[in-house]
Amino acid sequence: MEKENTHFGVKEIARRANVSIATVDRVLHNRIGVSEKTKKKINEIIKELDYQPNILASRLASKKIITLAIFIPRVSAETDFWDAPLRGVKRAEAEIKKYGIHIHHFFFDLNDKESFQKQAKLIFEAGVNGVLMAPTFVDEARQFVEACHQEKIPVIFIDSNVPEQHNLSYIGPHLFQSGYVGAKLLTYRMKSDRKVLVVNITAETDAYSYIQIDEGLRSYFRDHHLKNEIIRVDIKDTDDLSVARHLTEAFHKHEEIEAIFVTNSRVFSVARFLQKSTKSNIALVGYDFLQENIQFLREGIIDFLICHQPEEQGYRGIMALYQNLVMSAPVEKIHFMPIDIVTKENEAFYQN
Amino acid sequence: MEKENTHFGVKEIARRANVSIATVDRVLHNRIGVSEKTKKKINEIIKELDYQPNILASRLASKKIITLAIFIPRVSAETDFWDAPLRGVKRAEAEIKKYGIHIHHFFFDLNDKESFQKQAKLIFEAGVNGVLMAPTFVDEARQFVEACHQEKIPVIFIDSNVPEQHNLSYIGPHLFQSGYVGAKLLTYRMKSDRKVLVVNITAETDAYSYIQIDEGLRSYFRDHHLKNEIIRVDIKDTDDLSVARHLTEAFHKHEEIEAIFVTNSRVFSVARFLQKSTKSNIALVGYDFLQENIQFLREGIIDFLICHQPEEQGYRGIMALYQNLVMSAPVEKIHFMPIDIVTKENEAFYQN
DNA sequence: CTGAAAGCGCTTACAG
DNA sequence: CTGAAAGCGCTTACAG
Repeated sequence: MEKENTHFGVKEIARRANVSIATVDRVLHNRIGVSEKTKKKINEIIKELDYQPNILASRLASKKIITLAIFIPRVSAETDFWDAPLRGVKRAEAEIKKYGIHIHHFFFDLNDKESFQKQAKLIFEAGVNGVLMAPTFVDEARQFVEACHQEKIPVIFIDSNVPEQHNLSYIGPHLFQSGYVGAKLLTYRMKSDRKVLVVNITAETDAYSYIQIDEGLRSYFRDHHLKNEIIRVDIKDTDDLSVARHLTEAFHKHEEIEAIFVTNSRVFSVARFLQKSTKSNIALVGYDFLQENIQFLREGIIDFLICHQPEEQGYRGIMALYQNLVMSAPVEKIHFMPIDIVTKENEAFYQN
Repeated sequence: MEKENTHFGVKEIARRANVSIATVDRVLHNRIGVSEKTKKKINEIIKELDYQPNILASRLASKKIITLAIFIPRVSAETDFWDAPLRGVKRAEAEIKKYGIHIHHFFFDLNDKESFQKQAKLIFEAGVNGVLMAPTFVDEARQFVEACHQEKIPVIFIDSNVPEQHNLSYIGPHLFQSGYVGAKLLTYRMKSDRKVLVVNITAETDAYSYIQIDEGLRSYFRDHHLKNEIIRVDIKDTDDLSVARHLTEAFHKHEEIEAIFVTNSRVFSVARFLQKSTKSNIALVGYDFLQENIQFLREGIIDFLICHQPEEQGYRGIMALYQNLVMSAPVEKIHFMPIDIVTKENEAFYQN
């Protein structure tokens, strides 16, 4: 069987317009040096034929390489959460690098705002064509996106969003709703009147995203007329010792704590504390499919993990930039990831 | 910036082997008409250079079109479950049809074994290059796969598996574990000693897959030393009336039923019954992200839906065939899908 | 402002 | 058993 030839190409357009294919190419890519008249004629024919460019041929012939930047926190000894998006990025890279797409990696330190700004500057100097980033430091991210926007460099956010910016897209969780789901999961093991502890372990002070999670959680309790007292503990020093100290204090003050919700992936740190202090009957819910978390999930110390497919976020982010830059494909401004519920029973088949 | 040229192509291989690129091409595709000696030499160079073919160029130059068959149940008035895999197939098709991949659709009737065999015959006569299918009728599927295997036509199963066949791959749930997860979800709302009703609504008599789900469910109760009596009802006539009749009977016989598990997507049918008979305090868990099921989930009549991303199964199945046929990429024999837990709270963001 | 020609890395008849 | 040449549908210098 042979390929049928229902699709028209540049050659046919050129023939109908009585011009050369070079001129058609110029119009196709909005390059200068074509008279308005020919341009108009060619555009009409393009529309008439519903011309679809052959990306295969285009990428094959093109000598241009497209450079993308991935700009996320460095994997640290404390948490390797950001390894997942990176895996997704690499998976995307493997698929498209033959087609002239290169990806440069830029990492910043979650505990160091300056490292973010330094890397942001480097990205700018590198002259990339698009950026996939985690807007962890909100104000700095805003500035960076604005600068990119001036240069017409598309930027996609993952993991958390900064609304009302000139970013091409956001790919990540609906944080409010994810807190809402977390609250539901918490309640499965709870008696009606005991206290709930919300633990927020992060050096970040803006903490824009944690507020949304917290609000989602509280909304659930309100919507269901649950009267449990909700206590909040903020822990700025993210090491185990500091976490243990804060938790010990909280348990001293509040005897009736029977459920803990950790607002990010550092739930393993709380699990370690619970394991050591042999507090067994406490419901524990947190975020993210990290190796350490899974271990505690298996042991029954963590009850549920909420996950937002970080690997997929990285993969989709790169692919969206690629589609947008190479094929001028439209990209939806917000793409919410599923709110996945991972338990001991289904973790084996979870696809990060 | 220009593409760098680190990758070697057929030209370089030909140069090093002192042959023409046509001969290299012959070796690359295991075509006949090359002396053992040249073949060996070329293969050595291919290995040495770690040659990676440029699929872009390959598909562009090739005149061959590849035809795939999708072979699944027809969407019926009773259930539109199979629309999801079909959407995935169409999404894959949209991505790869420009590259000479065509997909033919073959549907059979879930209540009619003969329709399966008739379509199977048609697929064979159509001379397709690969098949993505649901092996709903186990024995017939076995025969079909064997026949395809003789003709070296790769076959991929989705949704349910038939083990030990000559299929290229299975992409779908681990049914035992999915029943196990279902049991866990059931127990959230249960008092300790009441009865559990397992409802199996299907015209299919082999019911190979339902057995595995059932076993998973019972295992959970055993593993957790739960003494609840588990009653099983099989309903061959899949209409609402028949379902209502069987359930009424079950509730008469067993007063203490407080949880129902439906082994497939027809949980909406049970939900309708519960809604009408105003039995409110019964936990209900079933399968699949159908519009009707979601409605009952929102209303709180269904507590949980277990889902296996049927759309993704269709998409991946086609892409795996494509990778295998076009780039001779290896395909894993079994790919288990995640066991997703969908609730009222997270359904809005679920990606089928 | 426009066109002729070479080339991207393959595949495919065709000729020998 | 092997090779020279055309061509897939584009892009890219280069020349005018």
